[in-house]
Amino acid sequence: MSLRYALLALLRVGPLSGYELQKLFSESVGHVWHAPDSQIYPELRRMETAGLIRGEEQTRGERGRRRIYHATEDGAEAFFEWINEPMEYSRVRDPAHLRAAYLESAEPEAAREFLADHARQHTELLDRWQSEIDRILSGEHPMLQRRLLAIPESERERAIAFKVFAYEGLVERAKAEIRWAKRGLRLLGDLNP
Amino acid sequence: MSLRYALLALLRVGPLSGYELQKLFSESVGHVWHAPDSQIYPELRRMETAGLIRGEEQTRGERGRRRIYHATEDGAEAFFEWINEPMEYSRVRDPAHLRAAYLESAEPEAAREFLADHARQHTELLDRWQSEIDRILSGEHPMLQRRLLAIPESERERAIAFKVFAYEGLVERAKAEIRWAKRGLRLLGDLNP
DNA sequence: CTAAACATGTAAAGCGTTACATGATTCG
DNA sequence: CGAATCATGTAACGCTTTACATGTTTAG
Repeated sequence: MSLRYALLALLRVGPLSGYELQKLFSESVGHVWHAPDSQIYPELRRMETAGLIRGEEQTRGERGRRRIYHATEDGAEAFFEWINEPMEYSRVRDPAHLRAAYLESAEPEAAREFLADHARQHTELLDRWQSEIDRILSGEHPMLQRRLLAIPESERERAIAFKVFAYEGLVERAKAEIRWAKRGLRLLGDLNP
Repeated sequence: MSLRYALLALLRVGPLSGYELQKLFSESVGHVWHAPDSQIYPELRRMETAGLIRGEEQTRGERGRRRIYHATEDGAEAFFEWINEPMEYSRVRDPAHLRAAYLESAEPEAAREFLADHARQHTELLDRWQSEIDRILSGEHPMLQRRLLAIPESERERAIAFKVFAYEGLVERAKAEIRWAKRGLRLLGDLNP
């Protein structure tokens, strides 16, 4: 259900075609909630059926067509309901730490690979999120820029502060994962001399 | 697919009935990978069909029955393949941080609730994981005790060190989430005087 | 003219969630 | 004899992944 609200979050700022939405998605909310286009297009159709958005068919050239979506009143309302309602936390289900719990049974080389890979993965994520923060602070973030134009100037600083705060949480978590994986590599070295 | 290997991890230590498995599951691997019994029983059947485990029907009293499962050679092999193979990391999909990214649009009271709840959730997880570490170190952990009896003494210290290490990663992550949520609460206070 | 970008989907399979469903045995 | 524990599932629904599928337009 989160995809729906992630899409509404973009659409509330202004109308977009499915394609534009999908592009903007992957370089904004997509850093927090991945979705491939094969999931976005059908979801847009379902949202339209549900009355949250409305799409208008446009022609492009001779035979080309595209659908421009905008959020309806119901859609805006649904977004605010979602953002204000208490979160439902799902149960723990963590593949990496499940593996880690049985690392003693792995071959040392495989264990080393696992931990090095874990550090690598989270370093990549860290870089992505860190550069999002940089783009937000430098005013280069395309989606945020559009959003800021839609709200009164007095609220802009607040909006920026919250965005940065959200990404900082991810950055801190990634750092914790990297520290942990590196400590694991040292542990491995100590236990397999 | 992880559930399958979590179950094999328990079964490789010795035979267990579905019920025993489910109980031990919830107080060991279940801290890292949640699964309800309605998922465990059918999965055991599928694993049996796949030849990874074998079940023997027992009677209990007059009409009672239960099925005792043990891992087959194929099952043990599948477990080792899994633990030694490179992890596939799934794409980011983080409901809490998605919400956080749009917290500026929430009512201040709802934002405060969200962050307080986030801290609460992760404090609960932290306590669970921390007490798992305590149980591992004090030798009270039932599943680990069984496992330790199945391996040579020389490897026991190593097995304990890895188990603790796995849970420490979760503990550190939970601490990072709590710090973040609390910083968010301070931020909220500053922005909504 | 050809590659890149624009544009939009369908289908099948797997995994997980939630709710429902039922009964036996043992302990106090 | 009643409650707790033992014991095992089914059914329906929804989300995600992956693979497949197809065509148009524009810029160089």
